[in-house]
Amino acid sequence: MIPVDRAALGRDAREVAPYLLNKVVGHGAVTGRIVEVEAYRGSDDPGSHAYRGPTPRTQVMFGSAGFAYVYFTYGMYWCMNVVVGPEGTASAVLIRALAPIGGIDTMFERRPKAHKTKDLCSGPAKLCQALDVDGRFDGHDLAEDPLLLLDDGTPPPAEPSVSARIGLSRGLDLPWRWYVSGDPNVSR
DNA sequence: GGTGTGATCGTA
DNA sequence: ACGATCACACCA
Repeated sequence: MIPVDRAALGRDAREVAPYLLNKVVGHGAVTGRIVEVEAYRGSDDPGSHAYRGPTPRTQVMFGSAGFAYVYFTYGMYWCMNVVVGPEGTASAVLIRALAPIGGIDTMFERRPKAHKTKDLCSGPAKLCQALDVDGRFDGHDLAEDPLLLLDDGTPPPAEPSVSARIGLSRGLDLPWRWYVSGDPNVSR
């Protein structure tokens, strides 16, 4: 298990997003495999938080690839992105679902409303609860403990499923969501 | 199985 | 005012 190659993360978000399928996210011993992602770009993507230029909230998106952009939404939830692309393009990949691997008992403690394993990480805010990811990791280098983006040698799926992104009011025409076909942990 | 709605508050 | 969401109620 090694950190995901930083140079690979520096490519366009539409390449990096499907590349991140089957990579591993870990917070300490609590880990899961990425099974669903969405690509976001900056100035040309009306669905992106960065569309209208940098703000205090989005400043880490305008920084280097390989860092976490963690944002607060709907007054109660956190969601986690990997900053990708050439520096300054404000691109990111939203991690939308994980297949739980390690620390599943801890995930159930953090998500008491989950009844089955597939309820633990089948959504961007759910997986942040399960992994105890919140605003303290905004701007965190994902090659450093305790929150890591790892490559265990599993390749991305040869033919991931593709769809429009979820939960947006703008940018709905862009097919920038990728997921592992048939995985029970994929959201909704 | 599917659809509709309330919660809750930082951001712009 | 609205949101890169979730959980639960309700209907089928």
